Amino acid sequence: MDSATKILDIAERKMRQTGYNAVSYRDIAHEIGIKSASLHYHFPKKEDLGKALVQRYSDNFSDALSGLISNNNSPHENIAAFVDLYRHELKHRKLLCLCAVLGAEAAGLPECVSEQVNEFFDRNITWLENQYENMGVDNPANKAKITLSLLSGAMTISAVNHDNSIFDAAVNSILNDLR
Amino acid sequence: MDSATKILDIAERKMRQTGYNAVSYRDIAHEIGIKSASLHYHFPKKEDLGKALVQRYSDNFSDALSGLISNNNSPHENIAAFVDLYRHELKHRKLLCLCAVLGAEAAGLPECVSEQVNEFFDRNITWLENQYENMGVDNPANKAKITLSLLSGAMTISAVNHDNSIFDAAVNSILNDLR
DNA sequence: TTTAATCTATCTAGTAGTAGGTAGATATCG
DNA sequence: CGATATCTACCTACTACTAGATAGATTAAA
Repeated sequence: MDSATKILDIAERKMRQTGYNAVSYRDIAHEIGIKSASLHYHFPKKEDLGKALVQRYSDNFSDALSGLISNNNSPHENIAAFVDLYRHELKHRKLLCLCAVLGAEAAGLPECVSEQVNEFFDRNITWLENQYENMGVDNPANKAKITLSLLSGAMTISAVNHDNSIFDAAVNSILNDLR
Repeated sequence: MDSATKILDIAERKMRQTGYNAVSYRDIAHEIGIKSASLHYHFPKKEDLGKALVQRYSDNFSDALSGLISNNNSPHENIAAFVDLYRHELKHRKLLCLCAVLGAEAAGLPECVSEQVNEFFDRNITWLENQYENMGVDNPANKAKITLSLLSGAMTISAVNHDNSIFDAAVNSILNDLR
């Protein structure tokens, strides 16, 4: 695997655990086994790394969402699969959504990073809105905002409190509401 | 106002904007007009400050919740007032919930701080659970977890995206659900 | 094909600045 | 006097970031 990818992988995992400011070039470099100066060859400034990180995360997520749609399943199934994307990361990797973490620090982030976080949420809301619209619920935009907020908030609180029941309650609420 | 209170006030505002790691003793001291070394007289280690901060925040919140109950209003009105506590801070002070922010960084926080964050959420859930129980909804514990998650998540996303409609959607969902 | 030039990715060694934290002197006040 | 609160002055460790060297791979020209 090339270094840029390794750097992004490690930075992503760390930032999803502790946030933007708690992650240093030194820590990342040490984990790879190179010097921190070498990281600057790939990402000159930390905000370059941050931006690339959120961009990759956001694009991967968009691809996954496009993939879901292309299966020609029902909106109901699509939303269930959407929820599963978040659930899998939390349960099997114990990782929060990168943008949920960075979002909490937003006012202290370089602008080029917080912009990307903003866009991530926009994309998610738009995708959800389409699903709800296809289901014929009224005010699909509202519904989309609520679903994403609930998922994101539950993930965070569930992690701090080491209590899966909080996330499960959120997931069940979203899924039950579809019927 | 005594220095300890000034320190806590400034630290709280800053951490609610940018998180734990982005806030430094130096910045706080500079804003007060004293030297950073003097902060260590009041809070020897940063984790002492962090712990005291969350403790005070949590206690103030608990007091507010007890105050709500003592008005002998309906559970419906109590929950509406609960939501208003969050709404007021976001709309008028543009500040997130301290614990929503710190919760996102939890894995990188000193343990004595994350423990306090955990307790804050527990207290909130317990209080909400009591209200829902008094309303006679079934599975009030579940309902409490969902309400808090939704509020917390919506607050965060709404702030990053500079879009009040996200928070409003969450609030309306919580309030409409009470009827 | 050999030679020269360029590119890639790393290194060593360093910068200035900031982090949290400490020791001990000093001022203020009941 | 004694307690409280602040100061000066400092420390060590770490921060992001830079300059310049180097080894190896790739490309282009003679």
